[in-house]
Amino acid sequence: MKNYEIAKTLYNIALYLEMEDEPFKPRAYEKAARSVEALTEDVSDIYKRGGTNALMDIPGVGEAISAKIEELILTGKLEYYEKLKKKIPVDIESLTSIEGVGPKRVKTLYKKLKIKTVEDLEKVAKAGRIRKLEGFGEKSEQAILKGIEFLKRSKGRFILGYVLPTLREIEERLRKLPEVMKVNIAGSTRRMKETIGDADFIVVSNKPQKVMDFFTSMPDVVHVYSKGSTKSMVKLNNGLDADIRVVPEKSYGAALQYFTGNKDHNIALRKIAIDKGWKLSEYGVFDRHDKYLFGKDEEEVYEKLGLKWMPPELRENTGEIDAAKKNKLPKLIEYGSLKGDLQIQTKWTDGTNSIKEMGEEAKNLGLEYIAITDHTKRNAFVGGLDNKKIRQQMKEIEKINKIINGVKILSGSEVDILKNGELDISDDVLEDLDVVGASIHSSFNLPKIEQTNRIIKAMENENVDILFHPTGRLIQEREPYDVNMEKIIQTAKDTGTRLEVNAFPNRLDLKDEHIKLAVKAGVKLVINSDAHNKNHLQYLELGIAQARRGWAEAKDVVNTRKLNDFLKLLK
DNA sequence: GCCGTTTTCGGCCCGACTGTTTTCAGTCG
Repeated sequence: MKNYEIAKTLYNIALYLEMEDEPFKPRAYEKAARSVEALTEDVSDIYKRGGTNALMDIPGVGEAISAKIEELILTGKLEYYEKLKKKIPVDIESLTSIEGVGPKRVKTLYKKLKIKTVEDLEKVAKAGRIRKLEGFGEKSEQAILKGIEFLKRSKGRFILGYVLPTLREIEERLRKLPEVMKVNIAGSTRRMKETIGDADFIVVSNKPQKVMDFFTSMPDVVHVYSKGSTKSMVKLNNGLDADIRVVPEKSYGAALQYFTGNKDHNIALRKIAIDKGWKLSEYGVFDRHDKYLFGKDEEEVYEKLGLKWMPPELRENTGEIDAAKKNKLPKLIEYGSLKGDLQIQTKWTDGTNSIKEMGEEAKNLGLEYIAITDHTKRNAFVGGLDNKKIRQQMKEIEKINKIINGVKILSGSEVDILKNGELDISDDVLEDLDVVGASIHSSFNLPKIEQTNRIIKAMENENVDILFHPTGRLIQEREPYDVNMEKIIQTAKDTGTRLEVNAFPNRLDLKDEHIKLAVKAGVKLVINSDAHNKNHLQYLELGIAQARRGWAEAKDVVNTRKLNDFLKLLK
């Protein structure tokens, strides 16, 4: 049993307990689920190594939950969970993923209207039967329908950061096959788009059939749609569809180019080929007599067409072809070039690791500095820090800096922007912090002008260094706040406030197109992981990817600077 | 059901917002 399956079960138990109005327990199960989800080691390996005692070392897992995990690992089932499900047999996970629908409403909907699935709910809502329920009304009914629509729209696409590790693992497995000479992930994965629809692997091999056999019989494959001599399509156990193509070596570059896309970029490229009297396909570039000209290397394909090769992140047909023609492509910020991470949560609020643990992990990853930015008091839900606690934490950080080498820990805060644009921490405290990020956690639905002015007011506070997750969007979960981004960017320019590129897989906020606007305006960016766990620090890569998709260069991103240069910048 | 810089038992889970209601339940962060 995989970690995410165990975590899912624990999350669902929390939802069921919430339904029953159980106090405290839901939080406990949620916390355990989060910990399990964040582990890099397989829970079943931990169990094999040290039994339930070892399981109890997982934060938030005690006697009762460790026994439940044990049962899950040993039997693949959990009696306790089955009993809960029997009582209210609904697709609780899908139903509660509809915005505005929580466990209590799921219970009411089941009891009154026998609703078990999202489909049931949609039917009943469309028939106008929700509004008649006690506690619901016309607006709730509309909100539910809107929520279902949103859910459907995002269906079928996967958040890149969550599936990338699996895809890379498959790529590595293919690379290790003796029959495989070359392999690359193509498609939107290669372009590092925030969500992907499916995965494409491009392979060069002299024994394609063997590669097909291997690919279609991998343990992660749950369904084989088709299996041919050079092309196969499967469904993976994470729900993602994956295709593989074996191409001749002389077509590898052209195939990689073709399958990387995007579509519009490819069309533009083919037009260029046609203008030269050629034809571009996934097999190469051909002359008017269908004679193969070239196509072995991707770089060659671009250059023979009169274009500089460009990183896949740029290939969206949004000006990159013109820039490549004129040799004016941006020198994109490089992967691995960040020296610091300026948004990190710890055990002091909703993170799961200590300040020191986060520091050590950052050092392992080659970072020179991090800022600890726990939540502030308005976010009481996560135990947000008040003025006094922040001062305490500053002292603690000072102490840790004395015993930790090779990485500098800065004191910071993710200070909450109140509804009126004021901050929930006093200026004299903010002044003493190294790094202050401000962000919104409430009143997401203010009218555009009000929301924009609220954020602008916070940015105008001279202690605020960074605007954290500027639009508040959660990919596939929540729309961004209604803000005037041009005004926010202008204010960033005027006040010298940096805009964050939050690298968390389902945030990526700012997103690529806004990054492009900000870069153009000369606004400085910061790429942060928003880590709530030491394993999250690796998400920085996704933030860099998003910045690259927004044409950002190293000079646009302040945390590419070495510690001393960065500190000077803050003063 | 978990956990211990204040504790091995008793805290933890507060506050805003929305939509439904005339005082509150459900959801969300």
